[in-house]
Amino acid sequence: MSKRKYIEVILPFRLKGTFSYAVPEELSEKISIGMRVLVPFGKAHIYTAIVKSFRSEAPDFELRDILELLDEVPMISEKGLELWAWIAEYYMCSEGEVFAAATPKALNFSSDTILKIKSNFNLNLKDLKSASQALTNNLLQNGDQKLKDLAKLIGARNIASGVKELEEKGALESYEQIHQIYKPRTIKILNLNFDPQSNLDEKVASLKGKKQKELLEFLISEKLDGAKDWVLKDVINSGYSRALINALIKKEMLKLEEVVVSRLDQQVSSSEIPNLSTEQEEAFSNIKSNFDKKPVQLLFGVTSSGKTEIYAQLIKAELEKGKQVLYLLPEIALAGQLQKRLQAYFGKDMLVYHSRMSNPEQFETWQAVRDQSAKLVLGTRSSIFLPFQELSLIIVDEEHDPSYKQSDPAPRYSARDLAVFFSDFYGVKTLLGSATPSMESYYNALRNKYGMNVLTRRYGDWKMPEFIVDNMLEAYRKKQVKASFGPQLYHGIKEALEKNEQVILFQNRRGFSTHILCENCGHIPQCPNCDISLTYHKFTNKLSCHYCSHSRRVDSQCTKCSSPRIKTKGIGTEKLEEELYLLFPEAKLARMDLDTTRGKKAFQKIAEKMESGKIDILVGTQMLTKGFDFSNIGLAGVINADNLMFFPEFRSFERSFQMLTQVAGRAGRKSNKAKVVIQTYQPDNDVIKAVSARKTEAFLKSQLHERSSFYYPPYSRLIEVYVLHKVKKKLEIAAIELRKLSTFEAKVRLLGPEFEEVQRLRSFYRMRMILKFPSKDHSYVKSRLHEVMDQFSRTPSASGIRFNINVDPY
DNA sequence: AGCACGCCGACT
DNA sequence: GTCGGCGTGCTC
Repeated sequence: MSKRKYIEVILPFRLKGTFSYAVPEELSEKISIGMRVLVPFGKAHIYTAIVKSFRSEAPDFELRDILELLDEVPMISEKGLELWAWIAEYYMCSEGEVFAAATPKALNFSSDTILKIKSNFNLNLKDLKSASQALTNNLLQNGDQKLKDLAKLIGARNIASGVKELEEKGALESYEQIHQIYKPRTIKILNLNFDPQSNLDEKVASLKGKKQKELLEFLISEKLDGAKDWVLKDVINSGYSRALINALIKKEMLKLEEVVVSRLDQQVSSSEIPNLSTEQEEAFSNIKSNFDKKPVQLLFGVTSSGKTEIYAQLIKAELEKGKQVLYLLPEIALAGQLQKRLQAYFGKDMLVYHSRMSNPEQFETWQAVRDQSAKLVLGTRSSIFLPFQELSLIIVDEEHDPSYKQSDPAPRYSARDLAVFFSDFYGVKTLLGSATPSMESYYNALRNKYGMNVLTRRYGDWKMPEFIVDNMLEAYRKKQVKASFGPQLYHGIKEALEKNEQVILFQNRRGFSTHILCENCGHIPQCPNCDISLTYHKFTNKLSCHYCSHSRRVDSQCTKCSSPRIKTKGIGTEKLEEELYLLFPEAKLARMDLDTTRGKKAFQKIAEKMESGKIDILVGTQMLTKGFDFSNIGLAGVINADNLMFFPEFRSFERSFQMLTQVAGRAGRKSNKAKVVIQTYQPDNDVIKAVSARKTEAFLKSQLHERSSFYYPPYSRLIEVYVLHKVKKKLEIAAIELRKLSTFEAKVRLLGPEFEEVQRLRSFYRMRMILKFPSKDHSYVKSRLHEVMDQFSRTPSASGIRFNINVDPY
């Protein structure tokens, strides 16, 4: 007889520690660490949890039983659980939050409470409280409902009292319904139910219906021509009704079966990886041999130096050894061309993974990675958690990109840093690639922690573009500015249009104007939830907040003084588009920013239009700078480089350098006289100079010097502690208290807590405290920080305070 | 996460 | 005096 088992499980929330459950005897033989279980938690709900460990004894309180064992094979290995624990510890969050982030939703579902009026219901509505009446009416009218939907409709409090009364009177029952159960996609397949070679005529002749005869003859002839079977839908679409087909099925002449099909977009490989150029070949073999010395390699190659083909060759080499490869990139929407190329090379071995895929798609990809039918995954940061069995290489393309860091919900992890960690943890090779490496990676390469590989020439000898810096201050003084365009940019655009070349213009603000202003009283409409002015969007005629989702109609007159004298201020992409329309009425314009690329295929459509030359001038935000490769761009323009460079963050120069270099990289791929025009009020700024002189390494080195003197990463580590409260005054008091308690050893430097640039965000006031410390003291600082927060939580000022912690912010 | 409890202000 | 708001603490 098997002994009763007790387990510790991880629940997918922000909860410290694990929870214990008892395992019913019939499951105790089958259960093991890493399997998923369904457990009741809290009042009624059911959640998916992961078995983390067994416990030998029951605690001194009654344990609840697990409800179900969901896996026959562990969903995650013990090594994987070890990784989750490491991430939770390192990024200061719960293992549950890691669990939630690391698994597709389809693997990690919960239940809803459904309310149902009992069939023997015979109460007099008038005898009930009003809340119960509302509840009963709704349930009688609409049938069984989810508790949470009703709560939204009637109000949480009403629901609670209504449910209570009705349950007491025996008129209501509730049950838990588990949602998001994964269902494989199926299609219906039609086939002949007899051998088409034998007694054909007899079969057909036995049919009376003319249409039936026609269909059967048609199918038989197709079969004899080699058709295997038919998708039911196709047969219906070709003009034979379902009723007709059903009739033949009933006569047992046709048969219908349901077949499970994949939802995944697996392509057939269609081309070979092109031969590498001499320089590429050299880089390729260098990287390969460098990997024998160091598991992390940096590939530092100018834009369009042909990194993709090098990656492809490296991937091919791993796949031939039966290994798996993960190719990380910042955003999948921007990877159209890359995806097509890799799919052409690797075909069905390759899958794509990102968080915007549907739940079942994510799940099927997860499965394919686990059973190794997917060898190569092209994915965004969350794919770092896929269950690879034979992973041997991770490529982190555009490794400097901030999208690799998850900043909003915990775990605030960096997929790039985890990829580096994996080199040690899983013994994989990690290749970091960029034309503008992050300071951290460059520094690590300089001090030989990573290997360094450099590509200095553009592939196929494409020329570097000509850089022009337009001093806007001077241009204004000489009255040479038309709308947002200085003389260089204006003439550049004109020239490019005349030569039939395309133009891309980069402006880091979407919307029409940054804000609107009443010229009478000076009032600027603000977001009610955030400390920020609302952005005017002309196309939708709305004012919207770019920090929260608030949006409202534009007032025709000032809300303060009722004056109609309202002016738009500051330039967004929308305004730019309008200015271009007035200046270059002949040109075909398009805009690419969050507003125009919301839809699933919007980005692809713009890219296709660009490719086929249906766009002359493309205006856009950040998106333009990422992986947008076209062959006919004669001019890349930056409307205002200054608002990139001057924001109060130690990384602002690094970021603006990266952005400007990437914009510039979009220009002049085939045409040899491509131009890059950067408009600025500070032409002598180091960033501008370094970008236009293409002195990337010199820039990185000078920045390293700066970082070193101000003790910023990579010379120190940072932890940001965000302190939040709805009431400004209470936050200020708490901040003083927190600062008082924050005593650390001298090697830790403290900044703040100070108000953020945007003081209030989504109706919370926010202050930030920064801890700067030597890398080796990471664990000391974290354990001390835990103590400080513990201590703080016991003070009166802690009431209503929320903390968000961001380790290694970037 | 989601729920119950308990404390405050504004109304039948 | 009660309803409803939200902050706090707990869930194996």
